Amino acid sequence: MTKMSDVAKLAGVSTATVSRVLRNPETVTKNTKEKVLEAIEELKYQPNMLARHFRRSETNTILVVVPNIINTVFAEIVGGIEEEAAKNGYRVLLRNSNNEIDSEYGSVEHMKQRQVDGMIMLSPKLDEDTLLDISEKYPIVLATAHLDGTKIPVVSIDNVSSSKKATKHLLDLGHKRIAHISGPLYSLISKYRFKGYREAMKEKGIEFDTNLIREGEFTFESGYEQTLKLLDQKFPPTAVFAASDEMAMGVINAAKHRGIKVPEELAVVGFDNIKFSAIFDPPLTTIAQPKYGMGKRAMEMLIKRFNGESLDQMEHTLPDELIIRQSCGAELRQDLLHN
Amino acid sequence: MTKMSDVAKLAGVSTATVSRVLRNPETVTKNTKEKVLEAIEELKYQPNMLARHFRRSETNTILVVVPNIINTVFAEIVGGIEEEAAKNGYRVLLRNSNNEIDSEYGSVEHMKQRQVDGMIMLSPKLDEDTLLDISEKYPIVLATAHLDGTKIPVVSIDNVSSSKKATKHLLDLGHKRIAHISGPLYSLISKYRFKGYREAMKEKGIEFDTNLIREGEFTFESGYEQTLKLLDQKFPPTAVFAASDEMAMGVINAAKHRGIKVPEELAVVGFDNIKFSAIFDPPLTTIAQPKYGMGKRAMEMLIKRFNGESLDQMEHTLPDELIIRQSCGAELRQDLLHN
DNA sequence: AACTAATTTGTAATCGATTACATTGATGGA
DNA sequence: TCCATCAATGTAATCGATTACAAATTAGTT
Repeated sequence: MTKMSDVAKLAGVSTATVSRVLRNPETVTKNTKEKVLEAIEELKYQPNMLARHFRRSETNTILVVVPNIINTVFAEIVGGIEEEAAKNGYRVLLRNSNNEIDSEYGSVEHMKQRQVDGMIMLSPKLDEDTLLDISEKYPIVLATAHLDGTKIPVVSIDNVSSSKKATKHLLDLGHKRIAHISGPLYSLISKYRFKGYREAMKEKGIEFDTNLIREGEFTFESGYEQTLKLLDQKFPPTAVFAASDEMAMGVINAAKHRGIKVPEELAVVGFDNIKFSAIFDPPLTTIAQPKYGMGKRAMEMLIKRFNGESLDQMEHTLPDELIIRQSCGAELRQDLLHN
Repeated sequence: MTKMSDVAKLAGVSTATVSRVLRNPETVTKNTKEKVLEAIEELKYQPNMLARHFRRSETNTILVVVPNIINTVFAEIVGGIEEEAAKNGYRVLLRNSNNEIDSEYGSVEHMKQRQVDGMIMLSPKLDEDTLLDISEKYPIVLATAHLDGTKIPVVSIDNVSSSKKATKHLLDLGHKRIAHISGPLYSLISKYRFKGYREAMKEKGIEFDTNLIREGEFTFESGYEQTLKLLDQKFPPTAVFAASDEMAMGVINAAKHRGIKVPEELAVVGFDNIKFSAIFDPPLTTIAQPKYGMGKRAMEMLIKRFNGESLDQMEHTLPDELIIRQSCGAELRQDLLHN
């Protein structure tokens, strides 16, 4: 491995000058710069990054902590992060937390040891105080998390208003007995989506009915099981708003299993707009999160923190969109929608 | 940041001894070891990893190059890699190549500069000679690639025999006009899956019909479009074997679009067994790749290379499995299968 | 006890790029 | 011409852990 001193010798300058050519070219004469660049070319010199990282104690690497990379929502966000990171010369270290809080702590330690320059956590399980504490000392950005009026940089959609919108859509279609299958309620996201549902129902003057509420785990299986329970009740719902597309698929398959037609006999709305939602039968009506864009934005914010720029806002709320497809039965009720 | 010399001073020993306690505890007296550990505890000392990496010129990091992390197949493999890596103290750097060959070159450069200890490439686009060249000098493992009798460590299923099995399954169900929608044919995987199809057809004595062959891109959309073309022919197929589940979903939706019933009028078999295949309507009959296991195995092999252990075999062929669900219509033809 | 061999610990060089500070040289004004 | 100022370059310390080698200590043998 040729090193900087080899280049310096060949070019007839000091290592300091070589280093300057590489990092602050404007402080070097055009003439010497050329000599050095020629030497670099000739020797095919490439700087030893480990030495550089050590000396400058920075790594050009960020850590992304994901509950589970197999989940398409997270995979897409990671895709956005990766693209933006690569564009700016950063590398992405990936860590599956498996939803274990200890693993999240481990990742934080990793950053404290300065093995990475900063980190992005998706749907963290750590409590707000801990996160705030970390955020004060280290560059961290959260995504898919929602913390009211916090000092921690967060990228998210507005989970309350979006699920309110989804629920209202079902209300507009004439439904009154709308069930909600939430995510696990220890998660803030789940709570906010639940809240949006309740607000929409309340505004329409429909009394809250606990029989129509079920806690799922964002998974297909949980959506399936909870739906069977909902359908087995004396007064089953005519519509279901599920807090994730995967669960919505579970809802639909459970209905099919019971011989109930979607959307004719049961309208379904999901959340996330994952890729397979459009392919599913019937295609899912859902709230689209700009997953790729969220990843990109999170990385942009992190870079701003690296550069010491102040973040004009801490909460970056990206736009969501209600995508109307067939699972909600809107096509059957054009009359109701346009009044 | 407290450093090793601080610990040494407090414990009344030299930094060399502290270093030994950390890395070769067996060469140090029980007594001094305790002193040092106490000092470490007291100062809450954590070694500076950047310094260590620099000095030892190793990083405990591996690079995983993925064509696209959003693809569930790759995401699952990465999941397996990550788990095994974490278990062995390695970190995973993720890079999307976006299927661009230049990006793959860039990743190789990254390894050559020793910024990572080794790398795993999923479905590489680089040609075999280049890969062989790299493999001779650096620790690299390929996954989801298939190179006949090569010296490069590879983890894969047997794509030929598995698609032969899939095709035979359709033949056993009585089909003769079986179409194949392949992946892009520049990819070796696609070629092998195509080969398996041809072999099965040939063994059954069915003449090869180019009208039943279509080249797709592994995507839903390509499966959909190619199916429409297949169905528009004078003698459309009665069955389709698609080289990926996503394409198989495209096949089914295209059939539905044309009012053709699956599996009654068109039997479909896919490949990969992605998560959503089981949820799809009808659930896909498909070849299951042990995606998680492939990632795990790839990482195990890489670690063996790090440790200088010789790899007993270069090609690790993991078992695949034909998962029979509804899309192939096997249920309708129990009589044929069990004769 | 005397000596060798083996074990434990210490000293100091080392990895290679960066950068504070020193030096040299050039430019310009009086 | 002489001195002050500024730009360009060089010298050498530095980052912190590791490790080759040296020194010191202990154990083992006769």
